[in-house]
Amino acid sequence: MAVEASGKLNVSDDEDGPVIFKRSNTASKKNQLNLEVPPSNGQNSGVQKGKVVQSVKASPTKSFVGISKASTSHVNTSNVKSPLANLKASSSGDKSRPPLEHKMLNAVKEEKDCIKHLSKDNFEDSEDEDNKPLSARLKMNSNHTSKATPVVQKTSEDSDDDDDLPLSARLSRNVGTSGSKYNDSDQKKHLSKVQKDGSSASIKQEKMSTVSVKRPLDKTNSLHSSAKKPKLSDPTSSMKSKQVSIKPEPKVDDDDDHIPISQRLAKSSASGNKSSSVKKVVKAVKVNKAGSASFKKQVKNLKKSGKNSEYSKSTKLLPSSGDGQKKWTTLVHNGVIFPPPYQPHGVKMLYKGKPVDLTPEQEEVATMFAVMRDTDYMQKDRFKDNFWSDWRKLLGRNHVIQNLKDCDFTPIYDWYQGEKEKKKQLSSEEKKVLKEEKAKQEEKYMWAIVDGVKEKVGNFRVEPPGLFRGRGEHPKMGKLKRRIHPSDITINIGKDAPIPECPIPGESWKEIRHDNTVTWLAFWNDPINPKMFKYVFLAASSSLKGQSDKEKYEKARMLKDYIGNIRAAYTKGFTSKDITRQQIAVATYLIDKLALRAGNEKDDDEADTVGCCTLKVENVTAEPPNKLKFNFLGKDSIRYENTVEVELPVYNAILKFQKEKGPGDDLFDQLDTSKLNAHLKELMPGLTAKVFRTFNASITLDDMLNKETKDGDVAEKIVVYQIANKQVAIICNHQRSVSKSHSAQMSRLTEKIDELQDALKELKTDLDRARKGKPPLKSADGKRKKNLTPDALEKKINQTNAKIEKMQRDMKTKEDLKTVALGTSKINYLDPRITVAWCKRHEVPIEKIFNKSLLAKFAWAMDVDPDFRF
DNA sequence: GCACGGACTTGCCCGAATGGTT
DNA sequence: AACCATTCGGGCAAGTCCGTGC
Repeated sequence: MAVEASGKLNVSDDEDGPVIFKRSNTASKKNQLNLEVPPSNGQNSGVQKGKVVQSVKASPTKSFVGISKASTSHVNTSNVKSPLANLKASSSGDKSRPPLEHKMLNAVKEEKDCIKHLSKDNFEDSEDEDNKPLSARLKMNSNHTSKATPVVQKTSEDSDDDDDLPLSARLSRNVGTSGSKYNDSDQKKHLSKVQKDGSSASIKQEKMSTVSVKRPLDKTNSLHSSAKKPKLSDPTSSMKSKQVSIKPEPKVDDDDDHIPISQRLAKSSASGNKSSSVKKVVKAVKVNKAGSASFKKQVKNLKKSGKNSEYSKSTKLLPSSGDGQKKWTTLVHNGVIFPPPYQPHGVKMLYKGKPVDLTPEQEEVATMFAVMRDTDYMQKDRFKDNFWSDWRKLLGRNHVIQNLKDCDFTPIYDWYQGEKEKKKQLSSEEKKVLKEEKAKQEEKYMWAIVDGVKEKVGNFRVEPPGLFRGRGEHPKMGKLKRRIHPSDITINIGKDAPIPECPIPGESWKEIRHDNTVTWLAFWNDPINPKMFKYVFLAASSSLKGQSDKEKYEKARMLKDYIGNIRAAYTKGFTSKDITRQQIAVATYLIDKLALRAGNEKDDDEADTVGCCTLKVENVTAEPPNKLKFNFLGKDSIRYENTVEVELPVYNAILKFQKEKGPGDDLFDQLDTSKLNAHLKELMPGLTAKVFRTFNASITLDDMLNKETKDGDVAEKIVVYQIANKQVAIICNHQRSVSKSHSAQMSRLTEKIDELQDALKELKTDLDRARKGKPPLKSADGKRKKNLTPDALEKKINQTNAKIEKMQRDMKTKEDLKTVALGTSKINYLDPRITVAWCKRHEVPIEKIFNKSLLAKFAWAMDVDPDFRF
């Protein structure tokens, strides 16, 4: 954590005032984020423009419990940075606050573009609507909403807002309404199927885990959401208000750029802007309840501040907005650290039973192979073949070793195991020393100074050589990933910054660049696939990353305003006579409904996996009357297996796309991701396929949290969160392999339950006897038991029962989650503001949900208004 | 409009650290 | 304190999507 503060921080909460951060030495550790004191970066002497401020990503860790009333008091997390930095000056000793590059999400601009687009589009009705772009028909549909609900009528309960919900969420809302085909139990059934199938032992090997329902099926008509009026004409909709707020001037947001967050929050909500997010974060503004006069003064001051001011902002452009916009102004860092050179061990492997002499280079590669003995890769011929072919190049044609089959790496393997064991046996003192030594060596590489702010670097360690471990059936698995040298590495750094010293004497960097349109600090070509690059980026906790994260979620939120129309549009496309259009419609439907990935084309030298656009005929099986069974390997060769009920037109369209094709042919032969995304961009500015995943994940969380959270204790609320989290993970097909010890753990639990049940029986017998005034029987081990009263025995029985029930619940949860990975969605798909706001509303300490690194990563979200909804 | 280079996000796994239990 | 399960966080592979140039 990039916090340089020797004291602990305390979040203090004035009665109804702002939350401010105070230093407190007595603050109990419990509610404090453990703020580390990073060793000062001795490299700062070359700081450009002189100012260095610690980027404090750590969120205030005071739980929201104490500040949840703070619907009016917003903790500006970014504020946190500066006060902290101010508490103790950073290494430069300068307490001033640097400009933080807070580009604004130019959603507004984009929306403006979109409006332009929509209005210039041709919306006239024609005989054949299929000839119109979906975007055009979209508008039309929304103006004739009844047309867009061909399948099932919406019930009166369906509110306009339904469009904002994921299909799955809307399902439950429809439960019990007439015409609802699927009910809650269906949903549960689907979910439980996941669990059941997931228990198959082959999961790990085959990645065959079955995720039955990514998004529980809902009534088909919910897709249409036809009742929803186009937001464009809805005066109360946020979109409308956003549009209204769009001014022709390019600097739409300037007015409140410098307004403290709390003020702007109030402002934005007053203006009907749904977004409580802050476009620009002003650091170190102590939010106080000062009157508007002083507030205005503050704003004025901020506005006055020029380019060099600590409040000045850098570019506001979105990364996606094209022509090389600036990501930073000054950038200082120390380059990358290399793995240590190879230390030959001299242990001789055997060839045809005889020891073989190897050069250090040959031995190094042999060792890489030897130590992989216990992995699944050793069962794969491709791995061994690739290894052999690369190793043989090192050995040379005339080497005594002529084939891999006769190689015995056991001596090296044993040596390695011994080394591992030695390391394990080190005393904790010794381990600590080693760790500190390593940290000391790495310290200088851990930080970069971006526009005067000290930020953590993500992956400053150059990847060591090794054997390539591709996932799934990767054609290149086992190939030698050669060592990377300074001459492979391009460094990106500020023009005025000192060029990092090359850490390997006598060698030098490949190239030095000063490109401030990109965020990488260094890159090298991937030795396995030289067309690809390996980048060194800033850590997730950095402002740069935080900013784009926020933009991602803002874009997904924007989709909420468009989703109704988009669904109406693709529904129309299902029956289009234009095959491309029809395929686009069906693909968009699948991406929306099932949260599928886009599915880019892949090279032959990659594992054979697919996404939506690259689905093969064989990946989808039609099951009459209207079910589709999906079965394919997706990203990371994780199997996606799901049978879903779809709208009949979709079902028929799929049948049509499959007609006269072989199993390996493309289902969507007219489609690729660029066409699909180009189309999506017509519907909403910046819209791409992956936005649907973010949208669906976040809206599901938001909806489930808000529906399911009941009054109760914190533990119960956390369970609600975990259930929602799990639901999202299932939707996104985030899987994990079953832990090796899973079955052992389960049987241990079963054993314990059995023991408890035996004890229960005994207690019941004793109770019977006690009621009859008889003493208890001797226990199984022959010991005499205390003579308890019936009341005491009853109490014990109840306790035991409760214990058994809890253990059974735990077991079930464990089994349920054994193949579900919750982390991925938390890190990548769930808008943290949903979580933070929910925590504030329900007095759940945020630390119960976000760990230290998530708190740092989501620092930008911590000040969200408790009323925030996705 | 397409191929390709390039930049960035997403995703699973595994070893280390942490935390709970006996 | 030893043991075991869980969580954390790094590692790096594998995606998405953009821009460019032909």
